[in-house]
Amino acid sequence: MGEAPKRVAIADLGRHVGETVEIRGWLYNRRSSGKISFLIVRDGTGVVQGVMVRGEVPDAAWETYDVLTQESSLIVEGTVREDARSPGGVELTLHAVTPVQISTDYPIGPKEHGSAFLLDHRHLWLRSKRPWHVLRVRDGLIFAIREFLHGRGFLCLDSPILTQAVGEEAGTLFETEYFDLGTASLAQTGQLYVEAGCMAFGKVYCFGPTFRAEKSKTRRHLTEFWMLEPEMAWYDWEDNISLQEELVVHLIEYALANHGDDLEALERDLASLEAVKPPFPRLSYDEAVDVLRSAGSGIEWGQDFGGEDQTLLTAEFDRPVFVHSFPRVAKAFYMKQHPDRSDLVLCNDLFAPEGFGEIIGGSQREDDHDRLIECIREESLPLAAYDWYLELRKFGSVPHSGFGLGLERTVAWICGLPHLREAIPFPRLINRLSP
RNA sequence: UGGGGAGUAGCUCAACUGGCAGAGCGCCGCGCUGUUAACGCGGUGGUUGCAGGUUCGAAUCCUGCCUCCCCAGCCA
Repeated sequence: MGEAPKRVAIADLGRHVGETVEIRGWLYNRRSSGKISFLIVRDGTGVVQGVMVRGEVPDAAWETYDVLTQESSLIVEGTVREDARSPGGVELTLHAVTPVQISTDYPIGPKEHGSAFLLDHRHLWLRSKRPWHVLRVRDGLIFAIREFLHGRGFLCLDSPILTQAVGEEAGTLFETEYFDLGTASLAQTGQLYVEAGCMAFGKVYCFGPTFRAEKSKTRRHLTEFWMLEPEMAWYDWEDNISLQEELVVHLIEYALANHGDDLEALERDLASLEAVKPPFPRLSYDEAVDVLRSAGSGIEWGQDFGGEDQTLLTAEFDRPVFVHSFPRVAKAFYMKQHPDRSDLVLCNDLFAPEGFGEIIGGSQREDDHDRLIECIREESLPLAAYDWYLELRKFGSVPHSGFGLGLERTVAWICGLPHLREAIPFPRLINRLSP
C-alpha cells in the first residue's frame, strides 16, 4: 500500500486534478447503470460525483453501492478528474469506499415535499440543496454587515436579551419569571441600549435575536428574528438614510461578488439585484401616499403601509425605496418631531423591491428630556421603566439616529424566498417551536 | 384575532352525482458501461386527521373538535 491519500474538501477539488484524494462526507444520491455506478457525495463544502466501473475497482468497493443508502456517512478515496459530463466539471474515479454509518429510511426524498413536512424535518432539511445555499448567503450577509460597520468605525455593543423596559409596544412580549424582580421580557429591540452606547463610543451597533409575541401568521413574520441596530451620535435623519443606503448597496455587491453560485442555484434573478444602485428614491410619506392613491390604493393619510401598499409602491421603481417623515400617530414614541410639521416625525422606512417589503425602519431620536417625557405619557407607557433611558437626555444629550435592519427579510429579498421561515436555520413561528 | 382552502400509503397527490382504495416517488427484487430528481420490468405499502350522525352503502353528505396551508391586521 502507498501513502494515505490527502484529505480534501470538495470545494477545493479543482486544485487537485490528477491527485488521489480522500473525502469524508455523506451519500447525497446514487445512480447505477449496471456495470457503472455513480455515488453523489457531499461533504458540507459541496457535492461531487464519484464513478465506479465494475472490474476496475476492488469488489469490496463495488459492492458498497448496494449497501449505501441516501445520507449514509462514508469515506471515499479516488482520483480527481476533469469531466464535462459531471455536474461541477470535476468528478472522482473511485478506488475505495468505506461506509461509516448506514442510514435507514431517510425521510427527505428527491421528489417534492410540503412546507410543513420539511419544517418538521428542518434538522435534516438543512442538508438539502435549497436550504444549504440560502444559509450560506445568510452567513455571508452577516459577515458583510460586520465588515461594513467595523470599516466605518462602529463598535459592536451587545444588548441584553432579558429586559425590564418595554421597547415598543406592550402586549407582544414574551415574559418569564425573574427571581425576586418580577417579570422579565425577551427583548423586542436593543435600541434603547445602543442609544446609551453611542453616547459612549460614538457609533455602535447590536446584532442578535429579537422576540415579538405578535400572533401574526404571514410570510413576513417570525416570533424570533435577527435584527441589526446601528446607532450613531451626531447623525441626523438624513445622515441616517445615507448610511442605510450605503449598507444595502454593500450587501448587494457582496452577495453578487461572493455568492453568485448560491443565488444561481436558487434561481434568483440576478438582473434585478444588479439594478440596486444608489441613489435610491426618497419619498416623503405625503408623496408616497399620493403615488399609492394614483396607483389605486385606498390608503388614508395617517395609516402605515400594508403589505399590498409596499408592493404597489416599490413596483414603481427598480430599486429599494425610502419613505420618510411619517405621521406621528403611525410611529414609536422615541422618534423626533419634524421641525416644520408637528404631526410628523423624522423617521424613514426602506422598502425592498419585488414585493419583499420593509427591511429597515429608522429614525432620528427625540433628544430633548422634557419632550421625551411628554411622548412617553402620550403613549401611556410606564414612565418608571424608562428612568435610565431618560438620563441619557440629562447628561450631554446630542442629536442621534439609528435604524433596525431585519436580517431574515434581507436574506429573503436577496435570495428571492417567498417566506421568512427559509431565511433562518431553525424558524420560530406562532405554531412552531421544534426542531 | 378575522377571511378562505386542505387533511387519503413514508412523501406528493388522484378517486365523477354517495357504489371494489389508486398513481408517481421511496423501499425490496431483476435488468442495463455515462447516469444527471437516470431508466425498464415485477413486488411492497391504507384505522381515508379524531369523535359522533345520516344511509342498504361514506374518503365523499351533516355536526363538533384537532392540525396544516394561504390572505389580512401588526411589524423588522
